[in-house]
Amino acid sequence: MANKVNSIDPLRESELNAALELMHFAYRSFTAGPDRILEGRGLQRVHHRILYFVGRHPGISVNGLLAILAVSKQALNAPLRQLQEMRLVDSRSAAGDRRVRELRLTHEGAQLEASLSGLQRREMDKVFHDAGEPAEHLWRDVMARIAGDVPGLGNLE
Amino acid sequence: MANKVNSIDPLRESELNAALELMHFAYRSFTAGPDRILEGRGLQRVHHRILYFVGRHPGISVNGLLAILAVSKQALNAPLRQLQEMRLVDSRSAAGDRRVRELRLTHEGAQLEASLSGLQRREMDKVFHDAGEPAEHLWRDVMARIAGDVPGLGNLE
DNA sequence: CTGTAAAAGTCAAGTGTGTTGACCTATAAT
DNA sequence: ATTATAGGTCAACACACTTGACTTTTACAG
Repeated sequence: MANKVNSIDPLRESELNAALELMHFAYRSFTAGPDRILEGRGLQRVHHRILYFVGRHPGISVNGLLAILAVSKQALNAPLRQLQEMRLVDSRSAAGDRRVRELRLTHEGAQLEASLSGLQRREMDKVFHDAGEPAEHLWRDVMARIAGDVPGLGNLE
Repeated sequence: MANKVNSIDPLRESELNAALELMHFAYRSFTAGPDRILEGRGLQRVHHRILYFVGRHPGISVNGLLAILAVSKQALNAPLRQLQEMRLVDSRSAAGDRRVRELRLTHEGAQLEASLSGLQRREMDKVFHDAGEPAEHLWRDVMARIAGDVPGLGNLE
């Protein structure tokens, strides 16, 4: 009487389990490259996330960044300050409202960001090239469905 | 003279950036469900990973689990002990070599594992159903290429 | 002008998840 | 008997987070 609702085809379950594992291992492999570069600079994963989103949204406010990253203000504070001290991120008051800081990558920050995300872009480019154009398109579709509605993610297609 | 090697088509770069973000947000959304269930039991992400891999590989040794999870023995120790104390994981000496422990889920452990991974399987099942059969197949292909060679991942197709 | 609210920054304490190093027991293999 | 392997545990530490409390600066509405 235990299994009544969960009567899923065991073959289908194996296929879905493979999908769960792919999610886990692909993500792990995906972040391994940048992590090695960051380590050499004494930086961590947070710093890459900050650099990436500031790079993609120049002039973003601290609150805007907070919303995308979905972390607390205090969690962002220390690493963001560190990036500013290292002259990788620039912060200045907005013209219209001087309470909000507009965040931008410095030239050096943009270079580091390019080397971090560049690794990932080249890897994805190679994978998509090897897998073929339909694979790229459908992969994106599936991933967008998994991600669901995310604030800060440009709702593609 | 700075940009010489990295002369990538900016349009292509945007597409690849979208892929990087999808990786980030899809993974986040993917783990959010189980995390809520775990929280109710006072457990965390590690515990799900352990339950999952022990469930998929009944009788696995501690070293085998260590290799799949790619963490230190000490990092595994505490949460694994906790799962044993909660009677979710069973550990007994192997017949052939009494040094190695064979890990298995208890009935209750299997139930919890099913509720955690079941959430993810149902989500993936729905996404694949909505995206279509070719999407599922090609998604798997792309993810396997990203993951690369992983010890413990059944080299599918 | 004044009170309230919003944006940002900071300190403190606590938690979870990982690391290395050191050390122990039990068992197996030579 | 010695050495290697599988496992378990303690201590110290690092990092990424959390919540709570508080401050400063600026904007805005009465």
